[in-house]
Amino acid sequence: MVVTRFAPSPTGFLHLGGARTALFSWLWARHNGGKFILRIEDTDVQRSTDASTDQILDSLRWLGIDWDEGPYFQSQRLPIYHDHLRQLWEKDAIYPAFESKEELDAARKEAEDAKREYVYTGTSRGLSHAEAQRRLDAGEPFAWRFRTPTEGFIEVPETLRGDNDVKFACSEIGDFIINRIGTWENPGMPLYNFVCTVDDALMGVTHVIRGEEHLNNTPKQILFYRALGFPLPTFTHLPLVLKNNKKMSKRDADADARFPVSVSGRRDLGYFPEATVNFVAMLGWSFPGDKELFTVNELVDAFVLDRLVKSAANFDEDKYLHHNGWYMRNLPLDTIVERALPFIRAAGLDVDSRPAEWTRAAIALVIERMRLLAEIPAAIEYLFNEPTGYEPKGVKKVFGEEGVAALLNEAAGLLEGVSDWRKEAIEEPLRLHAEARGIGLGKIAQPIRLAVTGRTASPGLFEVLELLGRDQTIIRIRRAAEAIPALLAANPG
RNA sequence: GCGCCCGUCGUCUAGGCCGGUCUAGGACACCACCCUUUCACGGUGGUAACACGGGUUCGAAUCCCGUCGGGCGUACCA
Repeated sequence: MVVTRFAPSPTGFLHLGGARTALFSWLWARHNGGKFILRIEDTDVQRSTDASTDQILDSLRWLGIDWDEGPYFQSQRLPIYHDHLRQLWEKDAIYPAFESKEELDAARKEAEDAKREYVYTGTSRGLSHAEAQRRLDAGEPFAWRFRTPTEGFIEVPETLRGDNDVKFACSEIGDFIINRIGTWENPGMPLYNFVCTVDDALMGVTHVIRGEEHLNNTPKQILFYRALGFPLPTFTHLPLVLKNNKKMSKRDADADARFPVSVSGRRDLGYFPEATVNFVAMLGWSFPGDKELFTVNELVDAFVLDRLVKSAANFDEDKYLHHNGWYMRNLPLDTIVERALPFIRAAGLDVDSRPAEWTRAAIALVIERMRLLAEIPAAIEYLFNEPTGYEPKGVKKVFGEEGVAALLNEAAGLLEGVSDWRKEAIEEPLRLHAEARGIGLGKIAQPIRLAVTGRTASPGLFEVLELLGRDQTIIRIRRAAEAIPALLAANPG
């Protein structure tokens, strides 16, 4: 059975790159009818928070990514790790290093200054097992290190890069550290490479799918797999998600309010989970042919690891927006209405005093012009409130036409005579009037549009008027006609 | 610096393993036109790419080498 996992560290929100990693792991499990595990990598107690865990879980649920097991918390699995560490010590695969942090920092700095790569060269490796154990028993602080072979290479079998193309020299890996400093009685918290390996192995993970930034960690993990006698999973390293050619990182925070890097930030702007999943899946994965719009179920069907791309992908905001706009137009209207309501209320529009059918029609009217839910309130605002002003460029261009005020009053008079207030019945007299005067419909429609909405652009005018109601329509038209001389005086030429 | 990864239109990508069918296809963005009461949607068309240099070959985007460029890593973070 295929078993995958997503293993975030709870040190912030779930960002879009992480969401993609989670999605691909989840898709692979679902595609194969396998199991998807959620594991929280909270061994760094300094940085981990419960709030972060909650937010990550929330974001995953919002995206529709569910898990079959977990969430497991590594901070609760310490005995397991220490047990395996003791096994490794008995086999002498690891050894305790007694150097202090200060000594190590100095050694690293020295290597840096000499422009060499830092590799641990402490003397603890040479201690006899018995001698080391004596110091352990005496309570000396130490950290475990891996007894890495001094020569040879570690090959990293990799889905996208081949079985033996990626390899690391042991001499450059060195005797890396396994856990934070501690004592025999009070062992220090183990570090990422170790807990990750132990958990993946113990949880039966068959496919490790993670970001490419972990490629360098993999040889160390392979060393653990071997020492512990665990079979190797299949490793797949996803190309990075870039933003402006830099790795998209949660450490960048949501710097630009329009383009949050967090999943929750996108949700709050009115991006859809459907669009997010679809768009993010196209970053580094493709389907043969030209298909780019996928439902989650289609993704589950189509997703295979060998269609993954090797090169990093830049996050294109325009395309994301476009996808979102597509879902805006193609998701069921009731879904959109339901999701739009909170945004409309938050904008202070009194939507709840309106009939549900009216609201539905109002939203339907603007939907194909919208790309984000957050854009909706501004797009329907004039249906609730009279315009507080008129677009300056419209005042100049539309209200500036000869005889517009008179035309508006004529239109108002015509509309007063419309008994059946439906868009067809509204359109007819206006269209006839335009013909009679020998002018295009636009010559009448544009001034009315500006008078009624305050803007030069809106959905179909007659639909807008229908929703607005006859009284409001006529009041606004007459009011505008009256205001035109003053408006033009204030905005000459 | 060192290690690792990557390199097709501005961006996401197809094609590359199995060289000719690629005068390099699609999508987003952009431009023009059509539709039209405005905006948008939709439709049609257009601009635009195989990083560079060698090699192998009758023939290379596709295979090999080098160069250059970009990214990631280089923690008692994950």
